[in-house]
Amino acid sequence: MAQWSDQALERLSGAGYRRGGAREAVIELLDEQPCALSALDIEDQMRTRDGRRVGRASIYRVVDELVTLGLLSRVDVGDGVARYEPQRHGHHHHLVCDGCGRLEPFEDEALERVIHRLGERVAFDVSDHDVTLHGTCATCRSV
Amino acid sequence: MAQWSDQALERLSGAGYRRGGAREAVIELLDEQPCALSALDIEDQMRTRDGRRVGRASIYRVVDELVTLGLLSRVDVGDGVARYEPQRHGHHHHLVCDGCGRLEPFEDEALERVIHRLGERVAFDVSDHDVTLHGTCATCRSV
DNA sequence: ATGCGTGCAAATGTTTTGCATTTTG
DNA sequence: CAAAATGCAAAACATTTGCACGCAT
Repeated sequence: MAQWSDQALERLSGAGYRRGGAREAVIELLDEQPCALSALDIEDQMRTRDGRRVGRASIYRVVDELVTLGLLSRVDVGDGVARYEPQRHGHHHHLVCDGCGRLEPFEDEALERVIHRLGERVAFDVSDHDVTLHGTCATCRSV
Repeated sequence: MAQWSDQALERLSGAGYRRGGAREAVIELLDEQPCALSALDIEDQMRTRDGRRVGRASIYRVVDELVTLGLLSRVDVGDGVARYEPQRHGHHHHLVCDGCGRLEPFEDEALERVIHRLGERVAFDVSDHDVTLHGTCATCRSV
């Protein structure tokens, strides 16, 4: 199966970028995630899990490049922290628990269809979209 | 016509809040806006338009109270700045131009229906939602 | 008179930038 | 070798907090 990371690295080199340690490490880590990660999450996981230290600035620079190239999508759920996740083909959206901050992905065909149709009716060239559902998760509700 | 600002002030006093200058000024300003404003936008408009100086902290405190009471909705379009707009009956969503940052509201019945149905199927108690369409506006496209 | 609301200044936390150093092609 | 990538520290942001003072009730 064609991994997102391979695709991303290929596209980067095609776009004239060189291959650097930090860049590869960030891409590899992102490819293995089930849901969006913040820059600080990325830094932590690298240090904790892989024992790799990557400068924070490099992380921000890498995610920025990837977002610009459309390989990564930036997710903002309203808590003041930007999160990033690979832009794969079937993408998902997010459920956010306003109690504990938990993030959970979901997908919905009908939603995508409606948004796609909508994008054709407006005056903008729509290239991407985000949907965030806010609420209370089962755990927080029962407290 | 029942203005949102009257409703908001009434609800605040009902909830035991007192009436203060900053609070009223923020509410009044928000009621007149066509689309979402950031805390700094609010501060600027007050100084520029009304010649009124309001402490930045007060602005943040007021919008926070209003969001908690459900009178204001917080909109986050992914540029690291929180924006706020009155929660009126029929709410809208946002089109963001990634070129110039312009924000434009839109509404769509079908979208609301799909999201409502979706909210009933998930494990969270969904209380609110945001939809953001990213793209390029007509002006930026032609450059 | 009591204590909530306000403004200021300082603290916090995230993201960006400048610059010297290392690495890549 | 030249240019790009990296790491560090400092800067730039938005937002929050602590505190003294004034105003609403």
